[in-house]
Amino acid sequence: MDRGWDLTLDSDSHRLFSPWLATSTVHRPPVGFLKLLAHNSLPRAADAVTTMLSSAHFDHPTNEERNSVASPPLSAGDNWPAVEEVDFFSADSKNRSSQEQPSTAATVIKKESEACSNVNTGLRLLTANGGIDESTVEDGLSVDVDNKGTKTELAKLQLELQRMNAENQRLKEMLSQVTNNYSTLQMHLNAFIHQQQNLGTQRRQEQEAEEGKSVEDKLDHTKMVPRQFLNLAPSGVAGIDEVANSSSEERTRDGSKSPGHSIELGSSGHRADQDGGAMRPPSPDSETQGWLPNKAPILDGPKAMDQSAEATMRKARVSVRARSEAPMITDGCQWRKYGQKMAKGNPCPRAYYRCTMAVGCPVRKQVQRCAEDRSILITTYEGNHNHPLPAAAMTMVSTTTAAVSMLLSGSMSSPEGALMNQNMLARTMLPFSSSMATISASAPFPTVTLDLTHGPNPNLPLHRPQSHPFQVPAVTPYQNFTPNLHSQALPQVLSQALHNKSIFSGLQTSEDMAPNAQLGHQAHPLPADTVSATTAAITADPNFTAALAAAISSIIGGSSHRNNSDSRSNANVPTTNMMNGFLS
DNA sequence: CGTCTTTGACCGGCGC
DNA sequence: GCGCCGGTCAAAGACG
Repeated sequence: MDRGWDLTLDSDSHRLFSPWLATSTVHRPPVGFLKLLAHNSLPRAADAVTTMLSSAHFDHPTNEERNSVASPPLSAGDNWPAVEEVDFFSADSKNRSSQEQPSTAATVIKKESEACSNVNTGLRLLTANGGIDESTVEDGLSVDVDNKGTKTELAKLQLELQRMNAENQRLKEMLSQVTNNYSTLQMHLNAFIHQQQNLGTQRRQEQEAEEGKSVEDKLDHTKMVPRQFLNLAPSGVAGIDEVANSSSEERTRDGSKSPGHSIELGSSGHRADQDGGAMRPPSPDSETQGWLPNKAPILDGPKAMDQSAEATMRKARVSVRARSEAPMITDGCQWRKYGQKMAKGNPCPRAYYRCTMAVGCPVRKQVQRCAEDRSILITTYEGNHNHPLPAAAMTMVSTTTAAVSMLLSGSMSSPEGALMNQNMLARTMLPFSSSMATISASAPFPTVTLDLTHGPNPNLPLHRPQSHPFQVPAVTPYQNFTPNLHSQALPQVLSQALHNKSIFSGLQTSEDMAPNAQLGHQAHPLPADTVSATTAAITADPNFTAALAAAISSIIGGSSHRNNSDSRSNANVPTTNMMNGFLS
């Protein structure tokens, strides 16, 4: 769907910017196009957009033109771009006929989502930043008034202006509605996909159990049952490397680089170093399976693709930007420094830590001060813990699980799919501010960045009264399209956790902890206002954000190992297990 | 003496 | 092939 076009409306000059049409001034919106959108006629709307964008100036339309929905006035201009050039509507949507009968519910939802997305895009083009506001129209009208200069004409134009304002209002409402529908459909699609994946996984595990696993396997399998509820990665990546993860780490911790000394490694046959081993060339005798970028995975096609996706997700990172004078933020885990380097472009050294809470825990983190603002500490987590997380880090698991599942679910076999899901995460789990939470899908590994350096900015409406203070963010995706609501979402996330689990019992303190963050030690549900104020305060606390990041990191990494029926290894404690242990 | 930090060396990926 | 860079290793030193 993304054709690479970049089209924006400048709110000051009412100019349309695009790579191929840089400076065409839009003096008035094409009424026909608005009507087309009102009728949700996508192919016609695409043509109307073509009309609009290829006309440097929109002439005052006649009534016939305004009412002509079926045939946009495509007068032959010299500089017409080809329709294909401006057709940002997907071919799939454009060719869709009303008689088309999608074969599955998922197809229906997906197509509707795409259609809504297209309409949404078109509407936003026109309505965002005053694209069809009154001043825009007046700009266009003034020319005509000067030319004709009759009072009658002026009256007509004023009438028309009023009509257009009303139409504009109606379209804005439509935009809101379409946006809502789009978001809802996308959520439904995601839920549907997840449901299918979970069903498939469950069936597979049942099959394996029936095929006669060892008693040990079966015992572990039963432990995995509750885990299904929180499956985070696509089912296609199930059961491939949980064992390998632990064994590879044990291998390195033992100081023995020779593979195969571990039974798990030999039997699983996967070489999957979490600490970068996946990116290293194979040792001659350890290249049994396909984590290696320079070798084709020795796997079946679809599974190989899933493994590739998982290899990426394994390295998914969570980065936290927070203001702290302390050299390292306290996140509840124990770390040992194993290196320090000067990174290019930053006068501050980057420190490397690994988790020492459990033997062989593969989690690492990098700590570095921001070059631009040295009061900002950037902590980047990588990997997944093989041990229960402290409560401080685990408190957010329940609220982040659903959102991160979006990041990891869906068609991860394609980069587009991954990107889509990451965007979903950005819009659902982390919608509080585009400046506070970003998801980078850039190579080589996706990174979730929590930028909490802004703190409880009084300019941000963090304390706005909320009608649903404990709403789970994943069910309020529309906030993405209402920027003034973004700042509410983070308190909602945290409020949910507060409300459910009295989460701050395990929150650690340090010398740089915000004093008001101690409010969190209440064990009873807090009033909404108090929660908002508290959560606003603690989000600025680097300790909490670090714990949050650790939790997310754990989810992202741990999700890679879900559904593995071979649970002989105790590594990579499932998220659910951790929750059972720490959130009870 | 054990644990942790420091720091130079080493390794692999990547771009030229 | 070479150099740069990020990441890791491991010996040496510091500390309790």
